[in-house]
Amino acid sequence: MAKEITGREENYSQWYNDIVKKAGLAENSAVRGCMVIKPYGYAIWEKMRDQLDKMFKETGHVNAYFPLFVPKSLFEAEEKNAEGFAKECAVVTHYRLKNDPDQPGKLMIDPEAKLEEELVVRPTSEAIIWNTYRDWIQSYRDLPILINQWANVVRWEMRTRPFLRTAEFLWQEGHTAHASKEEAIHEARQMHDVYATFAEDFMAMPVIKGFKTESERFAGADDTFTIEALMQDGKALQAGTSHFLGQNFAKAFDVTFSNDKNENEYVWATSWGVSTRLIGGLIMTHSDDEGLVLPPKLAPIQVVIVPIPKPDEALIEKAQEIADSLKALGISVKIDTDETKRPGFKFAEYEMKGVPVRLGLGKRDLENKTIEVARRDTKEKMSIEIDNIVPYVEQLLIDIQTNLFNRAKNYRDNHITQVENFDQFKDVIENKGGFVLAHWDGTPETEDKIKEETKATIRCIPIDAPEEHGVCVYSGRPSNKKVLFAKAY
RNA sequence: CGGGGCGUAGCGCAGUCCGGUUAGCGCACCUGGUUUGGGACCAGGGGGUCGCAGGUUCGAAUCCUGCCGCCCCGACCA
Repeated sequence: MAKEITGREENYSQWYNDIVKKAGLAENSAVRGCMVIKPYGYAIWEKMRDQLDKMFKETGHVNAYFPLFVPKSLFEAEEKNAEGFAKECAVVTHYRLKNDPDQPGKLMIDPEAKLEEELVVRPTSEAIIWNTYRDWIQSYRDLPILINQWANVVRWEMRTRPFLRTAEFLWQEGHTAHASKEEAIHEARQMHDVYATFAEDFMAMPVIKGFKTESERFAGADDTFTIEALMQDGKALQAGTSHFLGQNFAKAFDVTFSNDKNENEYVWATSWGVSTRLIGGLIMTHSDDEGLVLPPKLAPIQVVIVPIPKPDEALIEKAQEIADSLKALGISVKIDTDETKRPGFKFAEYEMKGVPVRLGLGKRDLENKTIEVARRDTKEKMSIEIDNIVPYVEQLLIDIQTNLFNRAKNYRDNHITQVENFDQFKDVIENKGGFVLAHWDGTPETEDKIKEETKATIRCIPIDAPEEHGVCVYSGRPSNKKVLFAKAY
């Protein structure tokens, strides 16, 4: 029994915090709103990062690194972008401290060391990057530029939650430059697809692909593509966005190129990002009241072998043999050789940490030539012939990955509700939760009103939303497609 | 920034209203022993400027004043 995790029914928010803490993913730090990502949590991020990085490279991108600081004058160049982020910027104003003459042992900001120009700690890097691209781009032959960076950014949010919203977070941001609008849109959509594939195939987290409405769009974008996932409490999570930036940044930073007719044109841009927020999504998609549940493809430890009742030479030897065979197939295995903890404790511990497969190997097993297999997703246990264990586990990991996706997708699909009027709308948002598909008249005013009255926002206009004539659930005005609403993180 | 709550051992808390021996409990930790197929048990032990600074008092974790920090709920947001 997981005696330390708050149940989801009892307090979902507390459940989430308990998992983050008890599974050893992260903890609060001395800095308001900033978390310490612990080794196990960071290992998950590394798995995500490695896979995404591979996918970016397969689509022709390269990595680079730009500065953490953005001079205020550059930051404010693209007005909408600046305005959108202004309220949450950390700003560096001085570059030196000195001893405080009034308080021995204390430091104070040295007023002599005020910066000529304040530096904004990047909340996103379009400004510094496009200021750089101006110097890199002269001709259409310099295009496209397909760069990604792995970085930290800072957004001084008022309320923070581990992984879901922290003042500093880790992410990747792709920033591409193109000679044509079509090519830039194609790029933005391609990365949108990459994110969806990553979410579904690796995180086993089903997502809905769509466009953001104007009011939900990235500040400075002409179009924002999003992937939206559904969490177990019925709230939506924006899991990744890809933006078509038009020529907004090229105009703000005067980035032009000569086309093949020797005419000067502004460069077309995209940017796209996913962050450590994905870990929050991963937790809330699969985990249960016993702890974290990880999809095998992202689990730092895929298989743990627990010697029962405690490690001895014969058990370790057999465990090592199995581990070696599994490792040869690219499966990550840990043998728990800790002699100070009993098996029951270890079982609970690995369940808490979401290890997909646990093998219990005891003396009785050695005699019977069997081994106990426990899968984390269903909590089933079975006894398997030890000679067949390697192919069995190999297949089981695939099955668990599939099962997690199907389970999440079932839940998600059962929580997409089509409604025809506002009473239904409110009822579903209030009582059932999840996504609501409803007609919308296309105006920001209606969007605002609905948000005010229900807390639900338009998560996206689904990319595959069929044309169907109807009337807006709120205003009664005509609409030609249904859009996706939900309360969101 | 509004509304609530809280700072006492690494963690979680009691004690504070109504001041008074040596500040206590659970978990964790250390030592020894017995255990061991789902979070073992017994015995012993170590660990505290009671958030900080003043004040009242013979005496302050407890009362007063000021400050600092954190958490939760809202507005803002990936």
